[in-house]
Amino acid sequence: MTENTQPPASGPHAAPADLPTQYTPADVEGKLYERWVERGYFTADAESAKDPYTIVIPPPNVTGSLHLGHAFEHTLIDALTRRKRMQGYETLWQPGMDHAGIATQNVVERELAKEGKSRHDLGREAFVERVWQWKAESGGQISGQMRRLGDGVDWSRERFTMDEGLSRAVQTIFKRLFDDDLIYRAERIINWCPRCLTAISDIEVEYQDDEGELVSIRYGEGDDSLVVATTRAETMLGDTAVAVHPEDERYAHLVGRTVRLPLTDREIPVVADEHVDPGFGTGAVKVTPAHDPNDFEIGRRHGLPQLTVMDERGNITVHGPFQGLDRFEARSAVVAALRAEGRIVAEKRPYTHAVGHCSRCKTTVEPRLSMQWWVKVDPLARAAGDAVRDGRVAIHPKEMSSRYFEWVDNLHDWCISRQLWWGHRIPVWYGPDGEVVCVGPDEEPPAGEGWHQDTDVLDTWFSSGLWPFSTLGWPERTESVEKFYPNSVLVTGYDILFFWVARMMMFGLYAMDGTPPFHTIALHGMVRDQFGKKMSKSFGNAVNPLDWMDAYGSDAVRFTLARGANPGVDVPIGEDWVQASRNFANKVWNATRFALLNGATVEGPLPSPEELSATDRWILSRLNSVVAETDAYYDDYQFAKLSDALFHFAWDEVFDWYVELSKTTFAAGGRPAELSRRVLGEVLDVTLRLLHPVIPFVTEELWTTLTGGESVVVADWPADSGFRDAEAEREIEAVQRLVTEVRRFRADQGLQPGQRVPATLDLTGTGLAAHEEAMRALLRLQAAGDGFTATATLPVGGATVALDLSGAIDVAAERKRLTKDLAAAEKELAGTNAKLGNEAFLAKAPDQVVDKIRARRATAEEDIARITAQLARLPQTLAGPVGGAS
RNA sequence: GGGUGCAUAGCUCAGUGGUAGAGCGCCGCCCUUACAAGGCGGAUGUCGGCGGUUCGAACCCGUCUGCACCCACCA
Repeated sequence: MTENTQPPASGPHAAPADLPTQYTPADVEGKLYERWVERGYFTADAESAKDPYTIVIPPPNVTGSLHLGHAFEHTLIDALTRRKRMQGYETLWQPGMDHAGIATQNVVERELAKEGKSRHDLGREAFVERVWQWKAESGGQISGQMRRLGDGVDWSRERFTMDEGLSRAVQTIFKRLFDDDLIYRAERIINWCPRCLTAISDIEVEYQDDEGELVSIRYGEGDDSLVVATTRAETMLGDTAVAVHPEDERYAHLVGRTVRLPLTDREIPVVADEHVDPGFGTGAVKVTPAHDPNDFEIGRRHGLPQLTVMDERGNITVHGPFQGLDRFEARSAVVAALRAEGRIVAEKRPYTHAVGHCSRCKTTVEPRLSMQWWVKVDPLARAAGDAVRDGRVAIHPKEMSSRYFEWVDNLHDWCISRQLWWGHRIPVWYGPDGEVVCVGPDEEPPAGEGWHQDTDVLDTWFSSGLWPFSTLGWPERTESVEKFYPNSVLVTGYDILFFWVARMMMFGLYAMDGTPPFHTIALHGMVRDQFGKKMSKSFGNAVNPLDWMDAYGSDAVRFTLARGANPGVDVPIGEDWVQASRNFANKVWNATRFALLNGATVEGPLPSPEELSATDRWILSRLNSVVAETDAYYDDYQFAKLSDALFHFAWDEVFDWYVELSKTTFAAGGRPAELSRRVLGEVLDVTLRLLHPVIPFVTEELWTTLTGGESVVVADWPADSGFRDAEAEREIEAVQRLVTEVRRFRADQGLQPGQRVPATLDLTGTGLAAHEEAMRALLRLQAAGDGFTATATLPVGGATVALDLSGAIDVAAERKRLTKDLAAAEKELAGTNAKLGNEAFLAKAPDQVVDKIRARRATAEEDIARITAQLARLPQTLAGPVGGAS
C-alpha cells in the first residue's frame, strides 16, 4: 500500500504505486517548465510550414512586478496558445516589456531622491544609464513570475520597447508620419503635470470630483461692470478678455469696449463668442487663453494675447504681490485681495467639480500653453474605426465595441512629445537658421555648428502602438513579420482599450498597408477581490500571485482565474476559490492515480462500441460531447464556461460516476475489465489533454506518466470522434437516478453510509440488469431480506425497480418524506394539467415544449401512483429501526 | 452633462421565452481499500419595485429605485 510518505513520482512510466496520495505542485512545476523551455516547445519558427498563431504580450511596465491582473491575462493567453500549439499551429506567444517612460522615470527619480539627488544632478546621459541599470535589476522579476505561472512564451524573442530594433521601428514610423504631414509641431494648450514637468495626453488625465470654491468676481466699474465666475481665481491674472454670448442683450452695450481687470492696471476687451452659454452663471466668462483650453480657442478666434502667468511648476510669474506663489497659494491670495477690493460678489463653497489629475502622480493637471509634437489622428482613427465597422477586426465581447467607437470617432490630435529623459528621443533636428529636419533610421543627422536634436521624448504609447510588428523585426521585412503578422488575437483588459488597443489599430493599419494588427480583440475584465472590490495596494486587498502559487500551486491560481473569466466582465477572486481549484488539481491527480493502480492504458486501438459495456459507451459518448463543447467555448473566448464544463465533466462524471461504476468491472476482471482499462485510459488521456491549456503542470506530470508520451505540450489536441450513444447515456442516467434515489432513502433512514443493508434488487424489465453488481456495490446492499419494499420508478422501459430494505425503516420519517413528495407530485400534476388544458398554449407552443409538458405530467402521474402505493404499504411494515435511525 | 453595464441562494457569479443553476459557505452522516485537499445526502431564492407584451417572462418592452464603470473644455 502506498503511504503519504512516499516520494513523488518523476518521469514517464513511474510505477503507479509511487504516486503519492497528494499532489505537491512545488515538486513538479519548476522542473517541468525548464524542461519545456529546453526542448524548445515554445520557440516559434518563422520558416515552419504550419499555419501561424500569434499573440503578443501586453507588455508590462519594466518597473513593476506582476500582479494578479497579469496572472489573469497570462492565463488566458497561455491557454489559447497552448491549445493552438496542440492543434498544430506554429504558435508564437511573444514576450516583452514596456519602457513605460513617465512611470519608469518617476520610479528611478524616487530612487535618486533617496540618495538626495535629482536627475539634473546626474545629467541626461547618466540618468538614462541609471534607468537601464534599474531595468537590468528589476526586469528579471517579471520573467521569473511568468515562468512560475507557466507562460509558454518564446524567450528567444523577448523584446523591450527601447531595444535597438524597436527604436528603428519608432524612427521609421515617425519619419513616415512626418513626411505624410501626419505629425506636426504646434503651440497649444496641453495637459501639463507640474510635478512630472511634462505634457501628458488627454487619456493620461484622470478626472475626479474635487471640492473647490466658485467665486464670482466683478470686473469693471458701475454700469459698465460685469460679473464672472471661476474656480481658479489665480488665472484671472492672465485674463485677456471677457466673453459674452453675441445675442445676450444684457451685455450688448459692452461688447467691443473694455473693462478694467481687477488687481491689475490692464483694460481687457469684452468679446462676443458663440461658445459662451448665456444661461450659465452670469453669462459672462473670463478668458485666459494661456491657461484654459476653451479660452485658448476663444482667444484664437478673437486674436487675443496669450498671457502666461505661471511657470512650469505652477508658480505665479507675473510681477506683483503674487509672484512666486504656487497656484493654490495664489488662488487664496487672489481671492483675498479681490475681497479687500470689494470685488467678490458671491462665493459658493464647497463647489464640487471634475478636476484633472496626472494619472501617474495624481498631481492636479495645469492646462498650459506649450509647443509640442502632435499626431494628426483623423485619417488614422477613421481607418481604425472602419476596420472594426467592416468586420475585419472583431471586438469580443461585442458590447465593448461602442466604447471603442466612442473614442476613435471623437479623437483629438494626440500630443506625443514628453519633456522627459527616458524614452525614444524625437528624431528631429533643428538648424541654426530655423531648419527642421526629421531624421530617418538610416540617415545621418545634420552635422555642423548650431544643429541640435529635439530634447523631448515620445509618449510611451507611441512605441507600444507598434508592438504587434516591431517585436517581429519590422521595419525589416523579416520572415517573422511575414509569418506572424497580423497577430491572431489581442488579449487585454478593457481599461487600455484607448491607451493601447486603438493606437495599435491606427499604427498597424498605417504601417502595414491597411492590414490590421489582429483579427480579434478579446477584452477581459479586471481582477477584483472576493467581494468584488478593486484590488489596490492602498486598500490592502492586493494579492501577490506568487504567494498563492507558493501555497496552492500555479495550476490552482490559473484555474481559479480562468474559471472566473467571463468575457469583458470583472473577475472576483478569493483565496477560498484558489483552494477549491487546488482541490480540483488534487482530484485529477488522485483519479489518475486510481487509473494507474487499476491498469488503465492507452496502448492499442480503442475497442469498438459493440464490444463495450453501456458504461464505457456512455463515458466515451460524453467525452466526445465535452470535446466539442470545449472547442466551441475556446473559439468564443468563454474561459469561465469551458473551465466549468471541464471541471464538472472530470469531477462529476469521470471521477465520480465512471470511476465508481468501473470498480466493479475491474474487480471482476476478465475481458470486460480489459476493455474498461483501455477506455479509462482513453478518457483520462483526452481529459488531461483538454485540461492542459488551463492547468499545464499537473496535466503534464500525469499525462506523461499515464501515456509514456513525450509531453502533453506537444500532444495532439483532442478531436471529437463523432461517437455518440444516446441509448447508453439514457441507461446510465437511469442508473444514476436509481442510485441517488436509494442513497437518499438510506440517508433519510439514518443508515450509515458504510452499513451493509439486506436488500433485493429486482431489475426485471428495466434493462439495467448489467449494472446490478455495480449498483449493489455503490449502494452497499447485501443479500436479500424481506419486509418493507421501497421502490423507485425508473424511466427505463417504464419498469419498476424494487428494493427490499427490511428492518431498516423509520416509518415516521419515511411517511413524512413520502407525503411531501406526494404533495409535490400532485402540484406538478395540477400544473401540467392546467397547461395542457389551455387551448392557447396548445395552439401556440412548439411541439417540443408540449411534449415536454406531457412527459412531466406522465412522470407526475407515475410518481403519484408509486408514492401512494408505498404509503399504503407503509403501516404494515412496522419493523424497528436498525442502525442510527431514531 | 452624456454613454454603457449591472441588480438571481449567506458570498461571488452563470443562466437571452417553456419545471430556477454553479463554486464557496451552511446542515447531517461517513476515514466505503484513488483522493478527508475526500464521499454521500440535505436546506436555502415573491430572479430589485411597479406596469406591459405573451398561452407562458429571470429572460422582451416601458418605468422607478439602487449600484458600477467609461467619456466630457460649462466658466
